[in-house]
Amino acid sequence: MTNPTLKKIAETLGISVSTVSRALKKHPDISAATRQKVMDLAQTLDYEPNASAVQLRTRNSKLFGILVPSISNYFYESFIAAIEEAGRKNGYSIIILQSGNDPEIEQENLKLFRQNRISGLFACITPQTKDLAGFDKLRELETPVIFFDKVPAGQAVQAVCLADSAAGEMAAEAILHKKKKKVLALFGDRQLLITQKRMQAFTQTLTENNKTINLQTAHTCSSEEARVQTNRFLADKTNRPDTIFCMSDEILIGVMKALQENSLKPPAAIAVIAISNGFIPKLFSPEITYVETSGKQLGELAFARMLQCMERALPPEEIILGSRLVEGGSL
Amino acid sequence: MTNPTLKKIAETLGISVSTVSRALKKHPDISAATRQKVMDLAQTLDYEPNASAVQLRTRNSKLFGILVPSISNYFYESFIAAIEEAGRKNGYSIIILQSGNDPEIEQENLKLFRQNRISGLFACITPQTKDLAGFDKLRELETPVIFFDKVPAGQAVQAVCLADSAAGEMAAEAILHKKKKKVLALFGDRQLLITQKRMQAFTQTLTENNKTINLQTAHTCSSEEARVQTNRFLADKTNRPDTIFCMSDEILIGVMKALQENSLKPPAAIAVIAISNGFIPKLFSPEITYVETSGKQLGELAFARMLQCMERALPPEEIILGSRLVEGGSL
DNA sequence: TTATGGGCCGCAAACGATTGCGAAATCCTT
DNA sequence: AAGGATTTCGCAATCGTTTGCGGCCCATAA
Repeated sequence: MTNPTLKKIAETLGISVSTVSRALKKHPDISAATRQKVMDLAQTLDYEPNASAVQLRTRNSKLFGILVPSISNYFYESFIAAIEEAGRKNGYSIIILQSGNDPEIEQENLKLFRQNRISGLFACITPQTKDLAGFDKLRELETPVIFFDKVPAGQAVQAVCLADSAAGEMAAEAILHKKKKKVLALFGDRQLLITQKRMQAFTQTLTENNKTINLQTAHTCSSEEARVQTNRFLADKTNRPDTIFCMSDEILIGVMKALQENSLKPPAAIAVIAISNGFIPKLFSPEITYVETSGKQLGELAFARMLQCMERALPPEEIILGSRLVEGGSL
Repeated sequence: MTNPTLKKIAETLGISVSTVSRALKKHPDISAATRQKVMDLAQTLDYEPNASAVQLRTRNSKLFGILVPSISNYFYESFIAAIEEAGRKNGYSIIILQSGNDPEIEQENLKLFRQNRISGLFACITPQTKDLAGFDKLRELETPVIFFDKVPAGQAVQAVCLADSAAGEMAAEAILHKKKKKVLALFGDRQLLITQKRMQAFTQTLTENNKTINLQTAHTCSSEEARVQTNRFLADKTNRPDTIFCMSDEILIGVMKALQENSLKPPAAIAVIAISNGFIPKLFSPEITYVETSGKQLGELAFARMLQCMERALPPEEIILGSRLVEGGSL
């Protein structure tokens, strides 16, 4: 069996293809009687237009591309889920490709996107991405590119990202508000812009406003490392922290494991606060207090921006998504 | 700017479109000189074939569809990631649509898949999906449909799923081995085949081999429900369980929250065992003992099966992915 | 010289849908 | 009744690519 086509409908009804096409989209030229006949037959044949033929003719693929390092990540997932949902409501389908943080695969993927003539791209670049030529090529073809999360530094592009500085600041303020004294702050890879921003804002806010605070910091690149570091700091009886700040979910995971190993339950035994998108913090009881960085919201923001860009060319702009404090009870 | 086409290349080179087409795919009819000229120009113009035109002509979209309830789920993520990776290596792109467990949206999505003339579909149905007509329609059009994870019960379809019975059995055996006496077993939606299988195997293995075991069961459809139920059972001082079995990650999350609320730490205070893909169990200390169900492996299996189905029609078969016990220390 | 046969390339149809334009049929107007 | 307006529909081109078939040219063989 093969898919029904306009021609098939036209032939069995003894009318022309163009009439069928117009009838199906309720063109006023077509009489109600003919339209009804056509729509009935289309219904019983389960006719679905061939998207390729439509795209070829209309030059509109109704397809969005999403490029992420990896799908297996709660943050990207929720971003993708938001785009998919908004897209579906607007008649768009989503093609997702993952780069695995490999610039070469990234290039391959960009080619695939171009082959599919996507109407727009949401892209999160790899840390090694220096050359934006592949992206520029898309933009030349009037395909809007919205960068998100990890965006090229110092380039005139459309971008939506999280309020890294504001989030760090907000977490520090929450700690100050609770009058904590000994703070252990754990950060990720110091190479990443996101780390630098969060750390700078956090430490500055914390120490500037209160000279009596004792702040210790460490960098960890994995959950396991965070666990080990936490254990190390907890073992120091003389200067044991009363609060731990986690820059990311990854770190939070390690910290929580260490706390469980030491049978320390927040908030009584020790306070915990993180920057997170909210999934991990809600796995514990009490739930961990966190400054929200919502993949879902970022997705919605990116999608709205995309629609705007498709209407008319917009000047390059980096939009920052504000964050908020979600009180969980661990602080 | 618009994308370069075969015609554009042909015109600037003063040759015909067909020659260009053949040159680009190294057809032996074309001389080396011409081929080189064409490929050079294609290179500098950054020519990428229009996938729609190709698919229209060849009737092969090189597109796979994935239908899942939600992308935001560690299990589906890893499944999707596996498919995407294997797909890319074979020249396929992936369209992902989520049903949100809503049969209506599921139908909508199937239409979108048909419009895009996908070459194959990986589908995880909603619990309420009774009518497979939408899927059958695809199969009539010679589009293989591989069901995974949640598959329609008692239908002659291609399916890959987790060793549900074996996993349930394995968990029960682990519990028996530890000589536990009072077991609380929490299962998901009883409509689902996956629930039925796991429950059947689990309860049978547990009670058949040991008459002295006290087994209580409950069905919960969300983490929150699992948390509430667990609290209820824990409150019963006279018949308090010494072991909790969680059929899924979703349930495990709720259970762990309840245990934390009651300050019960495994394995001393209470034992816990789950069926999981491994992410959630590793968040706790001690790590939760679980019977592994790997989304990645299932994805690889499904993909291999898809390739087979595309070569030649295969008789309906349900392929089962084996599982193994991962000792975490909570049992 | 005349077949024969490659080598190399172009013509044209086809895939399925959209759409400007024109034409036939019907209706209204005066 | 005749001209014009309206309704309703079909023709044909087009999007970009693929591919069967046939044609031209030159070389080799008889």
